[in-house]
Amino acid sequence: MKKDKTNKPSKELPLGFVDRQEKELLVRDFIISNIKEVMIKYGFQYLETPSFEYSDSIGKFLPDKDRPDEGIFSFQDENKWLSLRYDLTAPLARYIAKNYLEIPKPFKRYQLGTVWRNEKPGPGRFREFLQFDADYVGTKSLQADAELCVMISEILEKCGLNKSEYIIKISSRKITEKLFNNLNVNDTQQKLNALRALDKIDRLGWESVKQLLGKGRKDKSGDFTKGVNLSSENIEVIEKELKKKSPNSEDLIEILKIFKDYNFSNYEFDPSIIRGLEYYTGTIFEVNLKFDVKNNKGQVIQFGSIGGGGRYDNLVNNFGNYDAPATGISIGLDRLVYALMQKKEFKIKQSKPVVICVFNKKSMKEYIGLQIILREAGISTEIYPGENKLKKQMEYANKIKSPAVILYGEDEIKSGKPTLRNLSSGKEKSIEIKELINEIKKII
RNA sequence: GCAGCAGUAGCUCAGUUGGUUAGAGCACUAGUUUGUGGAACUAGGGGUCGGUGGUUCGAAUCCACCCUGCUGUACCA
Repeated sequence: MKKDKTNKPSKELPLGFVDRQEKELLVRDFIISNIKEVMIKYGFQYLETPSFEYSDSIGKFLPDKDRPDEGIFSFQDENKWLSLRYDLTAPLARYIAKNYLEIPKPFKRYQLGTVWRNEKPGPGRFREFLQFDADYVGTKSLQADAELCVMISEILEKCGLNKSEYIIKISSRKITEKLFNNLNVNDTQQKLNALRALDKIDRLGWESVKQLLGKGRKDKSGDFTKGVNLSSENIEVIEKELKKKSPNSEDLIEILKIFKDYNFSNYEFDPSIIRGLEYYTGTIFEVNLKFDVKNNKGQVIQFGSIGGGGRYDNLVNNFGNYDAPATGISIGLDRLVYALMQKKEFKIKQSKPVVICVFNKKSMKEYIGLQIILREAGISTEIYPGENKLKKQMEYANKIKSPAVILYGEDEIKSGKPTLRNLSSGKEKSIEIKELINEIKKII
């Protein structure tokens, strides 16, 4: 099969990149078609921006100075740095800033696009993946924030999830902001680290997070993570505040009221959700799946959220003088596909071709004639690509999961009655060409 | 990045205290059936045992470093 390995190109993929096969892509297409349907219903415009942007458009202008250029794929082109986009929000901010005068205000757009991140891949997390974004730009109305949650929930349910299988968690940055002010935690770095620690409550639980807020924590593998060094009194106050079951911040009270008007209840106020982004200014939400996700060895893995978002009122402003408050949501589609494929048996209809077997090249005209008739009737059909013996042709048809095979040899051609073999039952029938379409439709 | 575990055929794995030409199942190829797939039987191809260096008469097996994968953790715009 393979002999000389020297100087052969590598068949391996770069770290964090994967081939995606039909089974997965069909589920993805199914999700995408649901997304588009809902987006049209909600009145969002479809937008596409390029994969590459100037690095400073998506990097340096971010207010998140904590990570300047790390984690993105970049290269230099004629003295300018270009980067592959790492999300769809930064390019949107750039787009708004560039086209501000022409676009309607507020501007509602959705986008589907591949994004790239130069970081360590994890279960269901790759360095190249498809993201879905929907954003409202140019409005401070909390109706927008609320509607995004309702909308994403509608998408998930269209995809086959029921209310017990997912939850939208919602909170506001204003809660933690106020909390830290009251506690006199003003050091930006300390605040940021504290937020990051709090973001892990879901995964690690309160005890571990309290360790992180205090002196630090050792994980299961024995690795030690440095703590934030808050006093135990402050940690108690934080825990008490973030365990509250109902919000006391005005923006959330309003949003919850809107939820009620929408008759939307599959959410949960959870002051412990943080979302890593430094650019969020108000509402934050997260989409979580409530069932176990397993890897290919059957182990339950820490899957985390499949997406989230929130209000970022200052991002567009970074590009110039336009004041464009915004709110948006992002979903990692490949992660959703990964989870969904385990949860539901997706019976996605993809009709495999009926195979017309080749007995003799001289009869090609007859085979093609049949093929045209069937294809015109909308039946996926192919003439066996090659001239192998019938056995090979049958094996091929079986392998590609073809529903049926048509045998149209010399005898059949003479009598004008091809033989139709049903590949799941193994039964054969000799039928008139005009009956062929109906018979095949019965099988498919 | 840090930590733990792992890497033997396309896949899943076995390989005893270092010892001849490294094995199995599935998959693949050919045949039993030159007009019949999914079952069975027969035969066959395919491995520098993740890589490099070292210890040794001898390494898949021991040591070092590196690479890759998994899991946790960190970061995640």
